[in-house]
Amino acid sequence: MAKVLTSKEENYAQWYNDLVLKSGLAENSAVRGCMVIKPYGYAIWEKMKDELDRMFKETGHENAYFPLFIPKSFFSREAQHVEGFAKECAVVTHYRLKTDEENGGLMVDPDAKLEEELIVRPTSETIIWNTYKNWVQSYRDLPILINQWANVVRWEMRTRLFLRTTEFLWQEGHTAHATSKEAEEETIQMANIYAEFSEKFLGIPVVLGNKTESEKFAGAVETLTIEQLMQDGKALQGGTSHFLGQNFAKAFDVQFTNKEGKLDHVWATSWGMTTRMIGALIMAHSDNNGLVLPPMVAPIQVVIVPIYRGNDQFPAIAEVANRIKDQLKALGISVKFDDRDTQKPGWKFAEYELKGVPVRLALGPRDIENENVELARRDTLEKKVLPQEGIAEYIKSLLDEMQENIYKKALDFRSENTHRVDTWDELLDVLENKGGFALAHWDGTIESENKIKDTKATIRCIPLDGEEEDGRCIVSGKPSRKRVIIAKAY
RNA sequence: CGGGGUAUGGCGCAGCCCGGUAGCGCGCGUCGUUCGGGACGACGAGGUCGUGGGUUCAAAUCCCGCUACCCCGACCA
Repeated sequence: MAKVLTSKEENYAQWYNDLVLKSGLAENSAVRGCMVIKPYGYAIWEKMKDELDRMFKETGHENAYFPLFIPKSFFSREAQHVEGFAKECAVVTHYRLKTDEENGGLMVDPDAKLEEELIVRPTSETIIWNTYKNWVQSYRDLPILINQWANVVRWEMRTRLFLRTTEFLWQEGHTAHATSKEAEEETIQMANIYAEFSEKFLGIPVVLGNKTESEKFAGAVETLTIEQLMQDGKALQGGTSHFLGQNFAKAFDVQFTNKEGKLDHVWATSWGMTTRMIGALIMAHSDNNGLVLPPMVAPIQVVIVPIYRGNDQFPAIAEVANRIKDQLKALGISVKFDDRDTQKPGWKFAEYELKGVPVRLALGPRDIENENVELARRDTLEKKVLPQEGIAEYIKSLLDEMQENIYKKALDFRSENTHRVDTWDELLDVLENKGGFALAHWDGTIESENKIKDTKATIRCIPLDGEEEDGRCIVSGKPSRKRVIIAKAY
């Protein structure tokens, strides 16, 4: 097969980039750091979006939409928050252009300067809490359980398709509660939803845990994260859920009268997941032939490729293909019959492998004669010839099996690449030679954490389900009760 | 913002040192043969060589300026 991708072994970053471009997910645009998400990439996003949206609604959330622009003054209300985002904001200063009489073309009209600059949202806590202020008077107005699907802009120094773009798509949930306990439960519930979504839907195992003080969201009391391991041994933060305490309620003066008739500030959470998950999907499962998509996220689950010479062979093949297609559709499976005569079968095989279509059926004169069909599965690249009879039911259970197999493979990979380390030298050995997650004891101090950061790796999280044990911090030697995950990250 | 690099048909590149007819692969179009793992042949279309200036009889090539993009660091979902 002609080589269109750089291999993972040769250059992982290049492989990733080639794959995104060649499989038609996205490409760079004329705007620095901003990508064009192409139809195939967007179809994957829509699948993710539909599933998450369903999960949110099932847990009582509603969608709403807040403005793209946020007045600059809103940002300075919460001290931690402004510090976290100030360095990466796009700012609107004018509202009009005019013809440039001297140099031709257009210029910003200096007379159209805004009284107060508008920030293109990097996240919406501020505008939302400014709005919630008007919505909440009594405990009877709570909780507010809202999610928004939106684009946000963060002016990052360096960008990479899906993994870090200046503009990206995401959902952000913002909830308001009467009690701390309720808000904390919401924080955990949403983190669990992300974990379940990642594992069951995307087939990517996660470690759910707390961020350290220095890594948590700007303005949060506590940040929960799901950490995923990519095939090159680097970690990726897959989604975060924040307990915001009363920080934003205080900053935006959101108070309510509780059951006891006393005035109190509202308790808050926020949580988000982004188009970055498409990058995670690629880096968790794909191979040197292209994408490997878990069936649940695949826009096309089955493709049927006809093989024939001369137009007289085609009608009989098309008839069988359409019959199988209808049977699959009846079982809720998305299927495409690629009857284009402009591309050859070999070309199509390679193309659908590149696009990660889970199951490929080939139908040729031989199969028509024997009432068979050739089936190839993307995850293992196995091919076999099967009877046409009952093929749809076979594929339905095969798709389930593949979903499970892809997850299992990623889980095994993570197990093989998770190392318990008890000394500083062991940590360095993992970071420099092995990659993956290092499980190590840490004393909980910022000093030790900074020492770890000098290695370019960071504490990814303090796992929620980590077992209690006696240990000593690998930096300071002080006692510790729990291991944390240390890894280099995207 | 510090360090390095690149800019030539749609894409990837060569040509530049040593100035003199702009070339290759892929892709694209037409026709024919093909079609069970990215087919082959013939013919054809497509580039004011990033941009502004300078040197020269002559500049993709030499000199000066500018711009954009890419890679490596600091920042980050």
